[in-house]
Amino acid sequence: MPELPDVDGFRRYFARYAAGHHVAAVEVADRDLVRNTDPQGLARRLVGRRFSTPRRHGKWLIAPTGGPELLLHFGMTGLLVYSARDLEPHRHDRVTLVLAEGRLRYRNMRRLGGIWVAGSPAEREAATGPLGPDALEIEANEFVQLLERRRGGIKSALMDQRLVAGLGNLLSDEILWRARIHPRRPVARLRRDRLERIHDAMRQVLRAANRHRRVPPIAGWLTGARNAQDPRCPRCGSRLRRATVAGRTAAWCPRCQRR
DNA sequence: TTGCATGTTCCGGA
DNA sequence: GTCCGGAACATGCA
Repeated sequence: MPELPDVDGFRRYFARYAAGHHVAAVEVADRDLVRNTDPQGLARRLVGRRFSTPRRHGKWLIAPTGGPELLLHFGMTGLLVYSARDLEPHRHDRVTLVLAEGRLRYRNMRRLGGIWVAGSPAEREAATGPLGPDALEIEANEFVQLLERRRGGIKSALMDQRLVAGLGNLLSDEILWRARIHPRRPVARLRRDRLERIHDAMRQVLRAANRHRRVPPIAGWLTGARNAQDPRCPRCGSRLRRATVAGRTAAWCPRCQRR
């Protein structure tokens, strides 16, 4: 699931159910998903703490407590599930935050991603690795400046979390489709006005996707067309192309997005 | 059984 | 130093 809009949904979900609440206990069903400490260490650092307002940077959810921060990454299949009562856990519930009023579960089928605790910005950066500015926050000028130094293809640049944080495979394709730029287009051959157009498309796509808490697979979106039996461009009706670009399956319209 | 899936990381090579 | 592709990680589904 998770790209930026999904994680932003989790941020709001966390804010609703966990912010302002004290941690009574932490239950770890899969200790491998607690990445930089063990279950005892996680409990020792969190129990008794109270979560304040969470924030998001790229695909990371950061939950401060006044003491250490809890860092969550959702990989490709992670999500949060709250329940007021102690229901039977789902088989993919890896870590449960037991709050005084209910339980917030970190569920993750494929076990990519995980949970970290950080007591300082240095510890946080050790977990997240270098991250560029958040894709929803970055202004056009800075976006253009970052890309102007970049070689290689545009799709690979958009997906690089060190450059801009938050974009994954579906979002990158959606943005490039909306901006009418071929995913393999070398960044060096994109003029400033084209980069600005990509930035604009990025903002529009992210704002709309955030309202859906996902990249919506609906009419008028590439994501709503790319997995059809006979995938067609929602704008011009051309047959969509599929190929591996920057290590992932890209979808684009050969008519709207010329090389 | 095989290929593919919205994540990141690491390695080798250009 | 940059960038890319491929493999690895892990699990389930078509």
